[in-house]
Parts: sequence; structure tokens; C-alpha cells
Amino acid sequence: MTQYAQVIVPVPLKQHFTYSFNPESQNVIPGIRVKVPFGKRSVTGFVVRVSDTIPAAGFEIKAIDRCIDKAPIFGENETELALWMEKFYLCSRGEALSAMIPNARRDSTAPLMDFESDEMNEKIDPTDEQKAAIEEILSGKHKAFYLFGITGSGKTEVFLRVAEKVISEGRQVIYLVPEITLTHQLARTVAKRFEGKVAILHSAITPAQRIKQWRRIKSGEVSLVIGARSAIFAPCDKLGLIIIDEEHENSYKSGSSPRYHARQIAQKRASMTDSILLMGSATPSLESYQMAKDPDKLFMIRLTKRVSGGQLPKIQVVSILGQKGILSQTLINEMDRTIRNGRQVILFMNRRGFNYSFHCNSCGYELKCPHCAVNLTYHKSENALICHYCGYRTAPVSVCPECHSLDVSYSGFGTEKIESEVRRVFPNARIARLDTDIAKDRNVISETIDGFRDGKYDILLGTQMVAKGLNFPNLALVGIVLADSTLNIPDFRSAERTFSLIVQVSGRSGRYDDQGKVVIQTTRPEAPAIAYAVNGKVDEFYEQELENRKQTAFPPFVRLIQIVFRGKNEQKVNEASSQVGEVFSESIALYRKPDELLEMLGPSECPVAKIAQNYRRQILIRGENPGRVHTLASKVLNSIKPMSGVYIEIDFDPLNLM
DNA sequence: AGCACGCCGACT
DNA sequence: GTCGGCGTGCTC
Repeated sequence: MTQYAQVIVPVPLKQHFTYSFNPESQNVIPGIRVKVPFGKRSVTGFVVRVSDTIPAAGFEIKAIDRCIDKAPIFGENETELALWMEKFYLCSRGEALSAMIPNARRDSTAPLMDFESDEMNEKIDPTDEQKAAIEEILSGKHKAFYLFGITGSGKTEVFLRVAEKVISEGRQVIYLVPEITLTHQLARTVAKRFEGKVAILHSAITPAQRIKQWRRIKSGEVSLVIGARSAIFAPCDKLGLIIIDEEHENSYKSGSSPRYHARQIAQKRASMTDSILLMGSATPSLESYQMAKDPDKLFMIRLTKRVSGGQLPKIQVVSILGQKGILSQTLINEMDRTIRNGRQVILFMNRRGFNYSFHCNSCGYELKCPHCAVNLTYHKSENALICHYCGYRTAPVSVCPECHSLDVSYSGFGTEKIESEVRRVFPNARIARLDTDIAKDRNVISETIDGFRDGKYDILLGTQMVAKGLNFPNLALVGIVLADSTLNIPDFRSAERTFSLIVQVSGRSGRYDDQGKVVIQTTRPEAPAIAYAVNGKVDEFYEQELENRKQTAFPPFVRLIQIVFRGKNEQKVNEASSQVGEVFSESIALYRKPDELLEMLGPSECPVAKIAQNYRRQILIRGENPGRVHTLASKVLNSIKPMSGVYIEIDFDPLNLM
């Protein structure tokens, strides 16, 4: 007696496949993984249904090779979530399930480092501020909370106390941290505190270990799951609390299809399970900040005092307008003083940035797109200034439109130049450099970081990767070599990122005493992202940046969808994007309500127009009503027939348009 | 997404 | 004459 199983395979096809099996010898039940022949290969599929009726087949039915699991590793809840993801992110069910369930599929492995985390000390009595926060969260008056607290204000302790309470009521907790923060320290603290009831979904664990943890979670043996992005899918049947630490972190957004954001999944799961959602950061994303304007949606709790009572470091801004050389005298003096005191220095640089944007060396003016409020980017090959968002283009100018100076340029300086300059100025200093180019090798990263902590170097030159979650007791000076480089990236989030970077980086300096200093070099000291960060005017920055976004119609005031067309044949990519663009134009004309903001930008070349021999064009859809933008996009994208040789990638709420 | 089949260019 | 490029089509 043969039975049949509906199997979802991990391919971008919006359909299931039917396989036969012998119930006598194969225990095929919904929720398990199976090995099945698929075309000429063998793949891991997910069983979603089992029946004994023969499907009306117009195809050959193959047999299941073998069962991978004895007991289901996903159930009703997970299937429901997968269905939701399929609709929400317009991906296939196979892709949704593959993202949710740990299998052999590539799992981005981040460097394994011996980081320390914020506030990782032993259990200490909470401060009054912390107590009030804990009470508020547990009061049951709201469902979603945001812990908006300065660095060192003890957010972790609040998270852990709330978790303890929820666990004591017999419910489970998911604790999300950015990849890089999942350190031995924090893991150890958590493991100790919730002994025997913790699953740590470390990035470095093997797929087999991961599945083992998965089963422990599913069985209810585990009370608290701590892990990076994908831990949001942990199969907790008694979920009661989801914590998202450092909510503003970009690593919560998946870089491949389905491009989900852990925050969105968390919101969905929290509402599905009636759980508390608890997020926290010193620099919330604008999305969250805006959402908290409505306390019924997101209730914001502020932590304003440092637990240890220490001072935040002094921040000094140095204008390097018109200055020659990379290091200002101020920064050199501070570095010199710090090193002579036996303390350490970190210099931050940014690889990306204003290398190819128009820049006036006299007044710091940056040429912007008249429609999008982002900097225009100079394309040397076409000798044109191009807007990466809407495709607007204009001829390069040789005179500053603002101050009419002729001292303008389209180039900046790179990391190598900075390093050689630092070596020239400090010939006797011990200098280490760490950026993504150098640090392909994990060992190099941890050796460099350990070495710096152990005092083997005086100066560490690093990119963003050094900014997060690191604590160096002897660090007394942080220099941001050129804050403009993040600020001038042609992306609507560049101000937000710059602000966040400065605040986060400042928190690194002098953590264990009051000697910390920060020096920021910039040609635009008056830029809000810099000026407000320096003065600690956090809310003022957010308010003015929100106003900006409102004016220019960018998130969080609109929903944005990016549709990328890529393929080796430029002609075909162009045709496909134009074709889909036309469908969108027509649909928008029909669907759009009077006075409603709902529009298409493009099709235009992607900011990086060619990657790995693939030509890339993009369409952006934006609208003030998120639901309607989504409906429109899914209608259009489901109606178009696939064009051979052109691949379409859909990104809902892209983090950057680069 | 893979993977194979299949039809046109420069090479032992 | 073959090796190999990637365009096209299929996967229960």
C-alpha cells in the first residue's frame, strides 16, 4: 500500500512536489525532513502533508529516499509562519522554510571572537531606573517595549530579569543579539544564569549541533534561546518573550532571499503567540523611534544613567576643511598624549564613501539629486553625475554651485594612505590594521584584537568591524578619521548610520574610567548627524531626521520595495526591467487613489551597475500606505512571466539601496 | 536554484 | 575534426 507526501523543496518554485513512500518501512509524517531525488540530484525536502490518494499525475512520481528525522522538527506554528513569509516577502515556501529551519544550507559564519559585551558583570541589584523598567514591562499594560538607554545604562540586566520572570511562568524566551555580540562572555553569563535551560545558537556551531539544539528547543527542554538573526525562528511552542538587543543593527536583516528582517518576524511571532516584544539600543532605528510615537504600538522606556556612574567620553569635533594631510594637529596631539600616557588609540576609517562623489574643498558642499536628497555619484566611465535612486543625471561640474570655488574634486583618500600617514607621523608607535580586506582570516582578526587588548599595539586602525561590542580597558582615545565618509554615502540612511556610529563608537572610549576622549574629523562639523551626536542631543537628531525623511518621502514614512533585475545579457536585463516597469506604471495609474503617494522610481541602473559579469537594473516602488504598496507589488510581480536569463530579486524595506 | 541538453567558436 | 561557451527548459 503506497502513500503520498507533499514535499517542499528548497528551490524558488512556488509549488510543492508529490513523492511516494511505503508506510510499512518509512515513517513519513508532516514536519520531518526527507531526502528526495529532484531532477538529477538529491535534495532535502520538507514534508507538509501525507495522504493515500494518488495525485492526478501528469508526471512521474518518484519515491522518497529516506527520512532524515524521526520526529517532526517543525509543526503548525512554523508552517503558519512560513506561509506568512511566503506572502510577505514574495518568496517560495521552500525558501521560507529553508530560512527558518537549520539544514545543510549555507549559514553565514561570522568570526568567532573573544568579545566582551556590555554590562556583563555578575548579578547585581538593579538601579531604580532598571527596577522601574522591569516593572513596567511586566505590568502587562503593553505588548511591545523599547529600552532606549545610553551605553552602559544596564539594558542587559533588564533583559535578563524580565526573561527570568517569563521563564518562571513556564514560558520560553528568544534573545536575539547581533552576530558579533554573541560572545563567550555574554553566552557564559546567560548560560550560568539559566543553567541547563539554555540553547546557544552560536554562528560557529555545526549544522548537526544546530539541529540537536533545535530538537531540545522543540521538546520544551530549553527555556531561553540566545542567538543571532536566524534564532528568531527557534521552535518555541510556549514562547512568551522576544528580546532584540541592539535593535538598530543591520545584521538583523537577511542578505539573501527571503530578505527578512528579524524585527518583522519578531513582531509577527509575538502577535501570533501573544508574547512580549522587548527591543533595546542606545541608537534606535528610525523605524522603531517613529513607531514609539504611538505607545500602544511600541512603549518606550528610557534609561538615562550609567550603572557604574561613569562619565560618557568627551567628544571633540575638528573641522578639516581645507586642511592638507589626513591627521589634524588636534588629533595628532591627542594621539601623542594618549600613547605617552601608556594608553591606547583606535582610529576609525571607512573604506566606502565619498571617493567618487562631487566635493567642494572650500565649503564642503556635496552635489545632491534634486529629487532624492542624496548625493550624486560621479561615474567616470560615462563622465556624468548620476542619482542612484531615480536615475537622474547631469554633467559634471567644475565649479562649486554654492561658493563658486574652483577647488573641487571627485576623489578622496583610501585606507592605505591613512595607514602610511599614521606610520609617518608616529614612526615609533606599534600599529595594527584591521579591515575586511585584511581580515579574511578569522585567526588574524582574533589575534589582532587579542593583541591589542593585551597591549601589543598602541594604535589600531580599523573599519566598522571594530566598532561593535568591543571593550578595551586601556583604550582612551577614539578617532574618527573622516566622519564624512559615512555621511556622504548616497543612501537615505547615511545620516542615521553616521549618528549611530558616532554614538556607538564613543561608548567604546574610556569605559572603565572617566578619561575617555573622542575626536571626530570632518569637513562638515555642522551636519546634524555629527553636531547632534557630539552634543548628546539624541532626540533632536531623531526629530530632525524624521522630518527629513518625511520631506523626501523615505522610510519610515513610506514603504519601499526594491526590485533588482540581473543577468549576463545587458539587453535582456534592460528589456525585462522596462517591461516590468511599464506594468508597474499602468498598475499604479489604475490602483492609486487620488492624492495618495504611490509611485515608481526607475527603472534605472543599480548603484553598482555590474557585479560579477551580471548587469543590474532596479525599480523602486514607494507609497505611504504599506499594505497597498505590498498588494500592488505582489499583484504585479505574480502576474509577470519569468524571462529567461534575467533574475529578479525583491527586497521589501531594503536597508540600503547600494 | 541546480543541472543537463544543445547548438555555435578557437584549439590539441 | 573536438572542447567548451552559456542560452533554454525542467524538476514530483
